[in-house]
Amino acid sequence: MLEKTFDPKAAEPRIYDRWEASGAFQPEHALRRNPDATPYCIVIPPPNVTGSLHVGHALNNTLQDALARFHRMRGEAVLWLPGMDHAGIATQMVVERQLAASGNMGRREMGREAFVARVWQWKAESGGAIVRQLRRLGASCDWTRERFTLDEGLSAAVRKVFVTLYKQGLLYRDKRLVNWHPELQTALSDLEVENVETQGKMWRLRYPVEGEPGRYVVVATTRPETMLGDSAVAVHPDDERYKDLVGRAVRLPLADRLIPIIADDHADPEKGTGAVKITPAHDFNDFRVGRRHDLPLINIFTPEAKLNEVAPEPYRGLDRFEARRRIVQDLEAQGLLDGVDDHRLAVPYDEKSKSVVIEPYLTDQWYLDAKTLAQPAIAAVEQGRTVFEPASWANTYFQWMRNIEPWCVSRQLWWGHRIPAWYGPDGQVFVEETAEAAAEAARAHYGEAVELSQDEDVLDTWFSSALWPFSTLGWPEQTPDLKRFYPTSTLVTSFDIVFFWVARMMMMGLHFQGEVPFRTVFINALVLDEKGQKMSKTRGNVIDPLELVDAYGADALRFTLASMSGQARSIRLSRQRVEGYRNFGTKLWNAARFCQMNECGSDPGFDPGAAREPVNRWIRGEVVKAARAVTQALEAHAFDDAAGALYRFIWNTFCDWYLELAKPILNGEDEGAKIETRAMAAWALDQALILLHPVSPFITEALWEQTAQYGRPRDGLLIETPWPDLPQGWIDAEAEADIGWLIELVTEVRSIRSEMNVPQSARTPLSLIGADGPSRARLTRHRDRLLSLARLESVREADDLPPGSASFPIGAATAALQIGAFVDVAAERARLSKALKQVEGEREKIARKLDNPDFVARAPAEVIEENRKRLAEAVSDAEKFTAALARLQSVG
RNA sequence: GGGCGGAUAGCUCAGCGGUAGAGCAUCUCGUUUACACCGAGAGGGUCGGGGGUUCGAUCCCCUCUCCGCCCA
Repeated sequence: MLEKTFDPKAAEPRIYDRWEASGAFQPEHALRRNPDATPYCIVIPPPNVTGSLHVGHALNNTLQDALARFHRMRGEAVLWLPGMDHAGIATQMVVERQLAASGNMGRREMGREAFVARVWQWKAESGGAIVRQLRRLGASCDWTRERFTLDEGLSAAVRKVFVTLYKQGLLYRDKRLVNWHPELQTALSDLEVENVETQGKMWRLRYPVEGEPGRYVVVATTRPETMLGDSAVAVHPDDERYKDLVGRAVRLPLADRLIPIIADDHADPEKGTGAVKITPAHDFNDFRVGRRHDLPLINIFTPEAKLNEVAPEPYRGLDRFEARRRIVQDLEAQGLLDGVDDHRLAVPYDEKSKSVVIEPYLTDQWYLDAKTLAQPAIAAVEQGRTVFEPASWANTYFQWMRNIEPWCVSRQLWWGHRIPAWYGPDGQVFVEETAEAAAEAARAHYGEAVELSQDEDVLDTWFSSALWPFSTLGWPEQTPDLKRFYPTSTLVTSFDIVFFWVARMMMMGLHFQGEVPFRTVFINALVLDEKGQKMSKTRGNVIDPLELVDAYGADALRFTLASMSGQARSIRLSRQRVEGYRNFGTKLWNAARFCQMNECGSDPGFDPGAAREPVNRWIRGEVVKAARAVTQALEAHAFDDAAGALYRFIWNTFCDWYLELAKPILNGEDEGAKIETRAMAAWALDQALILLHPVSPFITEALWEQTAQYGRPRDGLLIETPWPDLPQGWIDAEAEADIGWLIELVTEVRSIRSEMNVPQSARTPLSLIGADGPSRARLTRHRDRLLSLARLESVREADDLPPGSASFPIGAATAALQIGAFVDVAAERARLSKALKQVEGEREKIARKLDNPDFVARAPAEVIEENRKRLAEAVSDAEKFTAALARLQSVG
C-alpha cells in the first residue's frame, strides 16, 4: 500500500542510482535494442568548474533533461553529454585568494608549474560541485562521457584548431589596444567588459597655441590624466572656428611637448568646444584617429595602470586616479583649467567583479579573424540550417555577427591552454601542436637547433568552449560518436551567452566540421525573483534551487520551471508556485493510491479499444488527446504547454471526473463493468505516468514501480518505457457527448445547490422535462453516477416543472431540481432573472451579427453556421428561463 | 543613439482575427473511507491610451505613454 504522500528525500537518490545503473543514460542502451535508432544529441552548456547550481542552471538543465527523456522514450539513441569548463580567470582567482587567505606564498613566488598543480589539486577536491548537484535534479546525462575543457583530448583539439587557424592566416599576433585588467594584468575580450553609466565630470583644458601667446584651444575630456599621452588635437575639417589652426601646433601643458592640430571627422563641432585631444595609446577611438594620421602611440601607463617613465617626473609611479587629481590641480594652478562640468559617462568595468575599471592598453596579443569566420556562420542561420527558438534571437545573433571585431584570444593567466607558439632567439614565431614540431620547424628555419621559448600566455576559456560540440565527441579523432552525433540536435542555453558561446561555436563548428554544430538553438528565459529582479549575491535575493528540492522535491521544482518557461524572456520564481506543483504531485500520488486500493492493475489481455462502458470509452479518448497535446508540445519545445496539458489531464480530467465517475462502478454490482474499469483506470494512470515522466521523473518512476502490485509486472524502468502512439480512433464522439452531458448536468446541479444554500447532506429529486431519446437514455444509463455526484435522491422524467424546484436548461430539455423546503422563491427568481438576462444579452449580440448583411456575405460559412447554432441555443434557453419564471410567478 | 521584448482578473502569466482563460490569492459551503498538499461553488477584466485595416480586433498596421533587457 502506498504511503499518503510521496517522500522525495528518501526516494530520489535511490531512483537516480537505479537509472544510472540501468545504463539508460547511455545511447548504447537504445542502440542495443535498435542499431538504427535515430541519434539525438544535446551537449550541456558546460558550467564553470568553480560554479554551484543556481536556478538558471536548474531551468536550463530541466529543459534539457525533459528533451533527453522524451526522445529516449521515443526509442532514439540519446546522448546528453555533460561536462565543465575550466573558467580561466574565475578559477585562478579562487585559488589565488585561497593562497592569500591561508598565508601561503603567492602565485608568482610559487612559479607556474607549482601553481597550476595547485589549481588541479583544488579542482580534484572542491571543483565541480555542480555535477553532483545536477544529479539531484535528475539530470540523465551520460556521465561515462563527461568531459572537461582542460582534459587531454580537448586540449589536443584546442592546439590543432589554433595551429590550423594560424596557418590559414586567420589567427595572428598584433599590437593593438586591448581591454586591460590592471589588477589581474591580463587582456579581456570586448564581451568581458561591462560599461556602467556613471556620473562623472568633463574637464575643459586649455592648450596654448604655439606661436600665438594668449590663444588657447580648449579641449574637453573625461580622463584628464591621459593628456600626458596626447599626440594631437583634432578639429572637424569644416569647422570655421579652427580653420586657421589646422597644421599648426599646441604646446601640451605639463609634458611640454608640441603636438599638431589635425583635421578629422572624429571631432564633432556640436560637442563641447569642437576640439578634442587625441590619445592613441589610451582610447579606442583615438587609436583609429592615430592610425589615420600616423600619430605616435605614447603609452604612459605601466601594466598596473600607474604612470610610467614616459610621464614627467612628478607623476611617475602615481596610480591613474591619483594622477588625475594631481594633473587637474596643476593645470588649474597654471590657469589652464577652463572649467569642469558634471557629465554622465559609461565607465568600463570588468564584468566579473564589476569593481575594477578596465584600461585600454597597448599590448601584443593573439587575435582571431572573427570577421572571416563569421560569414559562413551568418549564412547558416540565414538559410535556416540552424534555427533559433524563439526566432527573434536570430536578430540578436545577426546584429552582433555582422559587426564583429577581431577576437582577442590570449590571456595573461596560467590556468588554461597554453598557447602553442614558440619563439626563436630573434623573436621568430613557430606555431605548432607540440614542442617537438616547433623545434623541428625552427631547425628548418635556422638550419640548426636553437633554444625556443614558449609563449607565456593561455587562451580565453571560450576558445575551448567554442569547440565543445565536436571536441567532446572526440575530435580531432574521427570517432564513432563524432560521426553519429555531429551535428548535435538541440542546444538549450540562456541568451546572455549567445555572443560568448553560441556564435563562437557556430564559427568553429562550420570551419572545422563543415557543418553547423546544432540544428536548433533553444534560448531559455532568465529566472528572476518573485519581484522581477535579477538574482544576485549582492542583492541577497538568490533562491537556492537545492533548497527548493529539499523542501518540495526535484519534480516540483522541475514542473514549476517547465510550466513557467513560455516564450517570455524572463520568469519569476516563487516558492508558492513550487509548493502548488508539489501538491500536484501529491494529487497524482493519491490517485494512484486510490487505484491501488481498488485493485486496479494492468491486465495483459486488456484492450482499451474494446472498452464498453461510456465512462471508459470517454477517458480513453481523453488520454489520446492528452498524449497528443504533450507530444506536440515537447516536439515544439513548448514546455509550458506540455506542463499545462499534463496538469489539466491528471487533475481536472482524471482525478476530478474519471475517478469520481468510476467510483459508483467500482462499488457496484456489475462485475464486467468493474473489471473493465479497473483495467482502464490502471491503463490511464500508466499513460499519465509515462507522459509526465520527462518533466517529473522521480515521482513517476516511483509510482511505476509501486503500482505494479496488481496485474502484470513491469517490463523495466519507466525511463526506458516506450512513448505512447495511440490510435486516433480511440477518441469516441458518442462517449464524449454522453459524458459531456453528464458533467454539465452534475455541474449545474452543484451550482444551484450551492447558490440556493441547499445543505450538503440533503438529497434532492431531479426531473427532466421535454427530454429527447438520447437524453432519456443517458438519464437511465448514468443513474448511479448522477445520484452520487449530484447528490440526488432520485431521477425521473416529468411532463411539467414540479413545484418547489429550481430549473435550468440542459441540451434540448429542462432539468428541475426539486429542492422543496430549501427553495427560496425570491432567490430563485433572482437567479433565473440573472441567467435570463445573460442569455438574452448573448442572443441579442449574435442576432445583431447575423442581421448584418456584410457579415453574412463575407464571413466564412462555418462561422455563420456556428453563430446560427449559438443563436438557436440562446433562444431556446431564454424560453426555458422565461417559462420557469412565469411558473414561479404563478406559484409565488 | 540603434535593436529586441513587455503592458490581459488582486498577483504571476497563457491566448494572438470569430463565445476573454489558467494557476495562485479572495469569499461561501464541506468529517461523501485516494488526497485538507483535499472537495464543491462563487465573485473578479471597456485585454495600457488614441487612430486605422476588416463583416468582425485582446490578436494585424500606425502612433503615443510607461516598464525591462541587449548593443553602441
